[in-house]
Amino acid sequence: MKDISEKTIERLILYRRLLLGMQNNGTNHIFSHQLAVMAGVTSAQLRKDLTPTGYYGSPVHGYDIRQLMDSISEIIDAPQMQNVALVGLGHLGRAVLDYFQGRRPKLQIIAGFDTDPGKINRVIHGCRCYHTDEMEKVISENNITVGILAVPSDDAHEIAERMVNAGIRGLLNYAPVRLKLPGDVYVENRDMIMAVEKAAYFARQSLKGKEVGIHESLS
Amino acid sequence: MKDISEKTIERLILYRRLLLGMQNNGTNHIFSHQLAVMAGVTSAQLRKDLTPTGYYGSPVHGYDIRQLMDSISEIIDAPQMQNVALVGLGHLGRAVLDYFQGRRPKLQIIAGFDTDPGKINRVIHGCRCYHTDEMEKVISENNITVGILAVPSDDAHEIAERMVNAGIRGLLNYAPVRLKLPGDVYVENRDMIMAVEKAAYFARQSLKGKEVGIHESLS
DNA sequence: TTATAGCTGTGAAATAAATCACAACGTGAA
DNA sequence: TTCACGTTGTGATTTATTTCACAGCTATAA
Repeated sequence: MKDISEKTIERLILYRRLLLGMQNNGTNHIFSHQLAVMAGVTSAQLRKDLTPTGYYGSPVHGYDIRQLMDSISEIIDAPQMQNVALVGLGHLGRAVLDYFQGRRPKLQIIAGFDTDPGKINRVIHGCRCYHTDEMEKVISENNITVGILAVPSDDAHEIAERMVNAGIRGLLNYAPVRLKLPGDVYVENRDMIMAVEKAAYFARQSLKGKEVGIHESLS
Repeated sequence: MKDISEKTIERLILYRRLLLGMQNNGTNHIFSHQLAVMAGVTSAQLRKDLTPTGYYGSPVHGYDIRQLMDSISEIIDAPQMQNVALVGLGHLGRAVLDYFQGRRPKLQIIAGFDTDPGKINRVIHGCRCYHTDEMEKVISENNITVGILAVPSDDAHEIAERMVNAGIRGLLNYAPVRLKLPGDVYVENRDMIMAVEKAAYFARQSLKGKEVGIHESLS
């Protein structure tokens, strides 16, 4: 099977969440153009994205929401539970737990790590907290392949390498640092500083567009 | 001037940070291939990205780090200070303040908003906290055009609309919600649930690649 | 039964992004 | 001085992604 692009995967994740919302509203069927509007994409793109699921909609009723969700899940979700480790239990780590934990049935943060003694041995949102010294042991014993890095920049690289050595293959990195890791490890960077800078830049572009608009309307 | 793509802007932001690190190491000059390795891109791409800065490197010494940083800053930074508002002072909002505040001279989070009385009127990392009721007033009086949304999903849409009405033109949205806002407002989504799902998916792909590799080596 | 309407899935075309590859340059060695 | 080297900036090419546009389908109405 040809592999699916990152962008398509992101959108499939989004579609599934939107579908879940519709389902909770009591809706059973939906057309591509409706879901596309919710997702902010064109209906053609949505339909193309759905191709790899193999699910076929009806020209008359559109998509059966439950079936489509299941088909998307077959691609996105692992067959069995996937375990996740979270390193760094400061504000950011806690925020990740708050937002994520319990939201996906097949995906659970089962271990958290920190060096602060006050956090160790507690259980937060069902996530047991350990000292960072135990990281390798806990990750390999629990067959954890997904990691979230929420530590200060200075520690990020060392921790990341240890995570990968222990078996992590997909890493969500919140530290504003470019990790140098083996090529077969997937890294998703969520740089918090860059995000603000980017929003600021495009805020300015938006205002600039307005000025240009004025010039144009005068000409 | 033709406008610069989002991807190029992201990389320019990254280059500048890497250059800052080099400068702090006492380095004065750098070649495109060196910076490219640090950024994880090809040297050709780096040089293309630099085109809109108008800065020319020397075939002999490469780039003067300070000059290149300044040239990038001319694009990325506003001429004057840009003010930022942060709504939601829970764990995530606090994390944003911890990571961001003080990192960029031209960009400052000057106002935070929450409904929790315990947080109001405090000053965190130089950011004064107000009740959300005062949001419109504070945003427009301080000419704030950049916003960060760190509130629970249920509140996200209402707050976002109010921010935009008050003058926000670039919005960094951490809530796992697709905002429906006027087309001239730039929205950067940093969906925390999707990020974990994506890392989990590609962790699995990485392992799958390994299996395929075994088959291949056997054939 | 037959026609109609309004979808879907998907090749073909268009657009965007990354990579290639090479002329031009300036320094240091001979 | 002249040559060779290693780098830059960029047009040309390739690859990836999005959009277009239309054949084919099925429930409904006449």
